[in-house]
Amino acid sequence: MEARRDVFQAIADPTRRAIIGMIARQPVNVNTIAEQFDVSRQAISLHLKVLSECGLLHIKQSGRERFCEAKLERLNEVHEWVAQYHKLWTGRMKALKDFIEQDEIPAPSKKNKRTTSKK
Amino acid sequence: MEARRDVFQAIADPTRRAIIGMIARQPVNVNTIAEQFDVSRQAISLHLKVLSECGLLHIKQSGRERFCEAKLERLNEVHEWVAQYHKLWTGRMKALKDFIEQDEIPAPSKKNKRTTSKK
DNA sequence: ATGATATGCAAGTATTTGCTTGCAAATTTA
DNA sequence: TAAATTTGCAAGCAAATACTTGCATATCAT
Repeated sequence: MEARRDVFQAIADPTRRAIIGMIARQPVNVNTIAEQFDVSRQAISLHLKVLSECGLLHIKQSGRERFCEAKLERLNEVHEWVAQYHKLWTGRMKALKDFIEQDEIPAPSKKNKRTTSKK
Repeated sequence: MEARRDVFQAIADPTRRAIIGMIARQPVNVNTIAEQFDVSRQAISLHLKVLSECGLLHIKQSGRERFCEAKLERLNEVHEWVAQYHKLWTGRMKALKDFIEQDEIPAPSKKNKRTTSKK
């Protein structure tokens, strides 16, 4: 039973990320997508289902074909999650973080490390 | 056998994302992390192992304790992957994308749809 | 109509996950 | 030194994944 089905889970699979890359700019039909990979058409179909279920893609039926259109806005959840940390590992925030973790005053005086350093 | 072990895979699990949130600003030892969750300490230990194996966290031994320190820079891979699409779903790029997909000239003249529109 | 094309659904399988419980090892503390 | 604390490792398990192959169903082109 498909339990979790969120965007993070969806993009965890490299094949699914590749699929998103394929349809990011314009809709592509199922078979065309499947032809790009070594796995069976069915396998791709399942990946499309996962992407579809978490809203990352939309399917537009056109006759007997189905065009998969990317819904990139859904990546916003990931974007925001990463962005909150991005501030921490870049720029001033990173300097502050390093300063705190270093647990040492970076003053131009002599070193004053704590005695916690093990062997 | 642990096959894939990349950052995308690592952050796919909500518990692991929560762990990252806990240690993002300062290192925390294993038991303290485990106490925050309903699962067993072992389960958390496994999550920490996954995070560690993909470089998202670093363990600093301190006596019998182990402090987990987040290595947020590793999220850069995710950040960049999402960023490339971020441009597409926001701002001018999005307008361009929509324009292309719409397959129609948005001129103030009369509609001029192609004949491809299926029923 | 017929055959070819584009897909979905179902069943079956091998792997991978996420957890648990039990036990061992290293480190502190009393 | 003995008891308590902090973890890791190993074995076992159920559920979720990622794939396959086979078959059924629309649609399109002849």
